[in-house]
Amino acid sequence: MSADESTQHEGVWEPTQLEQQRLIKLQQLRDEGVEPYPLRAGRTHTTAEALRAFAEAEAADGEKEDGQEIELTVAGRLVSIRDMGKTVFADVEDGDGRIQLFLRRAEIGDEEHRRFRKLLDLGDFVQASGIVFRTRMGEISIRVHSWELLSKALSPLPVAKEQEVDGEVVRYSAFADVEERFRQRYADLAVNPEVRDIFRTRARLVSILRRFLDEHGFLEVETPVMQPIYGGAAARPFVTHHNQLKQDLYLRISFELYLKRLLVGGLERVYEIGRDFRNEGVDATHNPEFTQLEFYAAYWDYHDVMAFTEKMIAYAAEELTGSTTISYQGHTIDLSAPWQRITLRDAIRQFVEIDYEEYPTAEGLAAAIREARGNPPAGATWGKLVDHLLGEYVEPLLIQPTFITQYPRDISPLAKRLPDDPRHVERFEYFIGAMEMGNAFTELNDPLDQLARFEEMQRLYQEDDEDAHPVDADYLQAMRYGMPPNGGFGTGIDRLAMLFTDKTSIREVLLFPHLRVRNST
RNA sequence: GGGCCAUUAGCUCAGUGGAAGAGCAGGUGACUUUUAAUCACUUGGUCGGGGGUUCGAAUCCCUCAUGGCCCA
Repeated sequence: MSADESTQHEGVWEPTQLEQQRLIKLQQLRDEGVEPYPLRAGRTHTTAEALRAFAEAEAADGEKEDGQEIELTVAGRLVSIRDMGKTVFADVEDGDGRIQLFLRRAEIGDEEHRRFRKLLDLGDFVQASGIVFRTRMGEISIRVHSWELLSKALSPLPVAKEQEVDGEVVRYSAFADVEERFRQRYADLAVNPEVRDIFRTRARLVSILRRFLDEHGFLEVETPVMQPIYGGAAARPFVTHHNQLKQDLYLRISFELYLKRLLVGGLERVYEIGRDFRNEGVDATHNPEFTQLEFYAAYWDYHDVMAFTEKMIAYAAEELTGSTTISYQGHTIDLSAPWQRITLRDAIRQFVEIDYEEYPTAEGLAAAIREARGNPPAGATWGKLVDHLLGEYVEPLLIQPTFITQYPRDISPLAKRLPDDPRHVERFEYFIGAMEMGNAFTELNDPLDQLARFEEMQRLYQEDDEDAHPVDADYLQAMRYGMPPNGGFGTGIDRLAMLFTDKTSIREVLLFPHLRVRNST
């Protein structure tokens, strides 16, 4: 490497001592005519297929010593090398699992034997051809007669050593630094197999939900991520700008207003699975971008949505785990329908011993909270105080799946009022494992009432720009054409993924969670 | 936004005012089927950055950065 080339790496890569050693090996491989990054591989079997093929052949051959020989080629990452001298044992891992390679000097030749021992490192991708057999220790392995380097790893992976003891995998020095795991998720995935399983589970969850909705007559749609007016939730948006149109655009905070426009257009059941963006704090259950599932069904009310929700989540559990009973943070949670239903007012009366109906003003309710429990958030509206009581004192107790129903109108501008109680709307949120999982209403379809609510919200949040709801005139136009009565639903895919993978941090179920940019000073 | 805690070798960590360490990984060698292989020798450090106290700081103080947990 010339001096000029090395200066080009400045700030990008300054090889550590370990990396320099690997660079030397790389050069040596090239000097010996070995291409460290060949164009093509020649895998015939995954490791799992190799093990299965051998087990089947063994069963077919019975006790015969000279059964049929299975010749194959596997490929994967070198994750363990045990060098015994004339014999080398090495484990290769691929997407399916791992298998042991057995390399003897007498069988692969002096040169290849030396090359394997001296020029390969943990983390390199290799392929190996040979015959499957069982070692003296009883492990199904490949008696290698030839091997090839597929990709030289220049940086050492943060190695996690492991050992199987009585069927349990015991890990040693696993790559555990939370920040580094997320900053270098590729390394995390490479060395921590259970992390790969989290994302397989997440992908299956999404696929199962999609199938469930498809099978119930829902049409999957895609609506704008960049919106001229944001809405459908109380949250601050991210703002971007279209240069040519000289127009500010908002990244959506929900899909709601677009999906309901589709009901006006005659699409009776629609759903969308996609990314929402909220310009708010980052913590264990909040990431600035997160995945949401929303659906809307014409002629349903929130009772229909509740029945559908408990059926859908129980189905997802059954399909994912084979059971509607799951374990989350030490709790056994039964997701089978029907779930408990309790009104918000009753829940707060029961768990906080405050009947918020007795305190119709923000000042009065705040005083009652102060007397019963402690400090409520300063300057909160009445609706926000009710929300505070729910989040603070009720939510932590809702381990088993629970529908909390009938929310104050103040904090629900898109839901229909209860027929006999204009202060409350037909809305529910559902909770599992002490997490708020989703939100649903009998959707407001009266365009004049909707306009009044928008204006009411603007008055309520006049002094609080952060949660201001802009009036969406086009949405109101859509409603004026006539919107069928409908029930709508939104749920956080990330939180469902947390539930089904037994994680308490949203970052564990996001491949690349939001992290602060690291300051390199 | 506040409180507490953390940041030491590639990884996991010990070291709490007096000579920077261990295991694994890496290097050299030994070893005829091992499996955290083993054995011998060995390389590797801006102790997160900056400032201060002190004869002397990884250690005490201030500050900044990043992260974790809790609270708002």
